[in-house]
Amino acid sequence: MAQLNNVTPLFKDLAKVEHEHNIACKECSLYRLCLPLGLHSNDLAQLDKIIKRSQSYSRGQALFSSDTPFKSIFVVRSGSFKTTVQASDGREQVTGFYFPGEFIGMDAIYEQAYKSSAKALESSSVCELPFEKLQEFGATMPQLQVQMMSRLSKELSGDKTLMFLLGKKTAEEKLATFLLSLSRRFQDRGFSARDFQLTMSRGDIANHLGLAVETVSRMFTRFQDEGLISLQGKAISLTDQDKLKQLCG
Amino acid sequence: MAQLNNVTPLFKDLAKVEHEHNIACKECSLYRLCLPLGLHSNDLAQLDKIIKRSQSYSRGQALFSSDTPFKSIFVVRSGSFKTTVQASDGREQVTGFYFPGEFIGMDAIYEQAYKSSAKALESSSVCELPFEKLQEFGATMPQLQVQMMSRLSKELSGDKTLMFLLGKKTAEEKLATFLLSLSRRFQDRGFSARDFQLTMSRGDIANHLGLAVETVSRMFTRFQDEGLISLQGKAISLTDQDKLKQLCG
DNA sequence: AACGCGCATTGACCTGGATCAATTATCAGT
DNA sequence: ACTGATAATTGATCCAGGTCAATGCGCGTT
Repeated sequence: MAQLNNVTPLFKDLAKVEHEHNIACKECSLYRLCLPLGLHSNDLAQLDKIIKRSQSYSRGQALFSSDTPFKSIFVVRSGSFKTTVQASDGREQVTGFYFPGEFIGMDAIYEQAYKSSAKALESSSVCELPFEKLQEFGATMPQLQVQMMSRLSKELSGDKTLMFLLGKKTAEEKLATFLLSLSRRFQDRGFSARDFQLTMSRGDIANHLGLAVETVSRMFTRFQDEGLISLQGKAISLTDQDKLKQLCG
Repeated sequence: MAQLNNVTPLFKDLAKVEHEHNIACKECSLYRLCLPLGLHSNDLAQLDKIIKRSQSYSRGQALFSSDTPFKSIFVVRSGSFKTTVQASDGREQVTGFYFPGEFIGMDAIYEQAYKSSAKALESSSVCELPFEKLQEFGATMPQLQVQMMSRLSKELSGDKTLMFLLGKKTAEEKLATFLLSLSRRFQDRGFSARDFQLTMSRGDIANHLGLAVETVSRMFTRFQDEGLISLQGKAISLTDQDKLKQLCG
């Protein structure tokens, strides 16, 4: 696991990465964040063969929805996605945002059916992992199973944190927490923790945090007035991360 | 998997089950709901050996908390538990209630540390599964890994549903949904879907649903006035399940 | 450059559920 | 059976954040 200490810039050239659809796992800039971490190189080569590296999805396009038959889980390769669950009356909840190296669709394993849907927030691409094959491989690659469980557990843990946020935090705390969560994830991917793009709409943010769009908008202007952030359109800059951290509770 | 079709009463004698701490998995009344489902009998025998069948926990006693070193995941054997996450300022969120056959502690796998804590709601007992051993066994029992992933995924899926509840539902919808969720789980365990005990306090319910105790109390009295439920203390009876279902949204 | 459209902001007002406060049950321990 | 502590109910009031409405902005299209 020496790679973990060997932190290098992940995206020397984002545009280049976006077009290298058929790059092998071991050459992939996301390797450090991704499923194959810890696999032996011959196992990795096998895994490589079953991964379908998809063409890109454009803004708003669905990766899957609740009526898509379950076959695969996905890893974001470039861009970003949102997942939602919806009730029969049309209400929907944005359950998460997903960035490169993050997994989508793991909640479908149990029922062997997607009960949520996933949409691209911008021009994005994914690696598709056929679940049945993944299961087969698991029998001979215990390390792969460990990685999968670890991923599942990580998401579970994140969901508990979100439940706390939804159930107990104020609008101010929710938004501060959200911004710092994005920041941390961008940083993990070799981007700036301070300046980044909000690829999702205000509406998506509000929905995800259990707030109204207007509240998010007002809170953004307040954070700006107080010098915590600077915002133009979708570009945000966290100008006072320490104070933001204090607001999280 | 013929067992799935062979539904028999699970708890002929609850008191008896509670005291049979060392009953083997294949004799256990929870077998149908539990991890070993689908394992070959010699694998099962092996698994049996590593399971620690604990003495019982009394009301309020902690199964683990965030400072307990992570070693095991747990399956409820009898009774019930709640799990909570808490912030440094003392606020806490009840993230779930757990009944016989349900797993506790899976969100700790990723960080190899419990970030939540679990407390018994009544006199209860668990089966303790040492995680390291479970990993070892996984290498030779792919079916066990499948079961584990399936469990993790199930909880993930439930969490998404809860996020919707917390983010989008009204107090009325929250409570109706909660009661029916309990009802369904009791039914799965061979108990009445109509009459059961609320082993958790009103405070726990309120906290879990992102409400104030007073709101839960008022809603309970309203549901009673409208003839949807009948409540005395912790004993509840869902007298109009259909109408409750309509209230869920 | 003018148009159209969805997204975002801002203001005014309203309300579901929180908070505060006061009883009243429940129940565990002696 | 008594008793103190804790949990639950009920009522009165308040407010964070939702809803409604109007306007403004950015951006892709022709």
